[in-house]
Amino acid sequence: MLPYAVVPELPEVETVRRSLTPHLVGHRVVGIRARRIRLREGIEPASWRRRFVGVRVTAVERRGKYLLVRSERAVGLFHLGMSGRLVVRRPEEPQETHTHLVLCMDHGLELRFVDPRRFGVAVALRPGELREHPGLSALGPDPLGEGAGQNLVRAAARSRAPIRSILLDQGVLAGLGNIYATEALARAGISPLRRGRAIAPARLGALTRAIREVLGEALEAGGTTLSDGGFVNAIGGGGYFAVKLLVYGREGEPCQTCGSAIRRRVVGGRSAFYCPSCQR
DNA sequence: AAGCCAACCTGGACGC
DNA sequence: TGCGTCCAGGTTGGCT
Repeated sequence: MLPYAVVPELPEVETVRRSLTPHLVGHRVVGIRARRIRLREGIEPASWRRRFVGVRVTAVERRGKYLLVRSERAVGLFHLGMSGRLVVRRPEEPQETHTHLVLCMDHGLELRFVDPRRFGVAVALRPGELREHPGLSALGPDPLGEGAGQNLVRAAARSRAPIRSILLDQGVLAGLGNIYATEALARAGISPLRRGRAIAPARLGALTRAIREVLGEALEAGGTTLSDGGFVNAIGGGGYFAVKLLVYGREGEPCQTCGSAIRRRVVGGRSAFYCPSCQR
């Protein structure tokens, strides 16, 4: 059961950010096409038009799995959910189904937000509204940045929850999803079922390093897919398929270290995969 | 009060 | 071939 669709986690979102930057920063939005649709946070066509037509994009930023398209007057806040994609296309290219929002840029290309499963977010805010946004304001530190290890140790020390659930808590570390959390635990030799409080700080240090390692590898792989110029798919050939998955989706297969059969358990409503002998 | 779980939604995989 | 059923994921809100 390998992932049949790439669900965007930190490396994928960061790859999208990098790929969009040259197409957006310094350019003006000249038009909006949008349909009113219920996503996790619904798209309001009028608000996108009012806030974004005519503005010049100054930056594309990432916070956890959120993307921010910034200008002086307005901020477009995106979350790709499970199936969301942001792609840059020529106007004559056919629009795929489930395209909910299109930003027409002054250079003639279009930024299209596509999200079949509609777990995503695409809202036009005033810059001042950002700090009130519940999803954004609750985010913990970036796993690749300062304070990640410290925050993980602190959160784990006071939690009886399984470590996999702690890793998926965006308030502890912002940007991990099930696949990279699962793989980082495998690399660190920690069972996803182990309670946070029952893990020694030194092992949490190893876990922090494993998280950085797996995210770094995925990021590097995603980055290489950007160098081909041309028009950018939100998520190219990189992502999960470029990172060697030790356990995710490998129930019943032999562990590459010890040969034991990989197990799958549902933890917090999500599949956790692990080697019962290498991960304790 | 922390932790668990259902709900949201669609398309792909699988079984009959 | 075609239909039905199940399942994946991120996040929130409700329940205990």
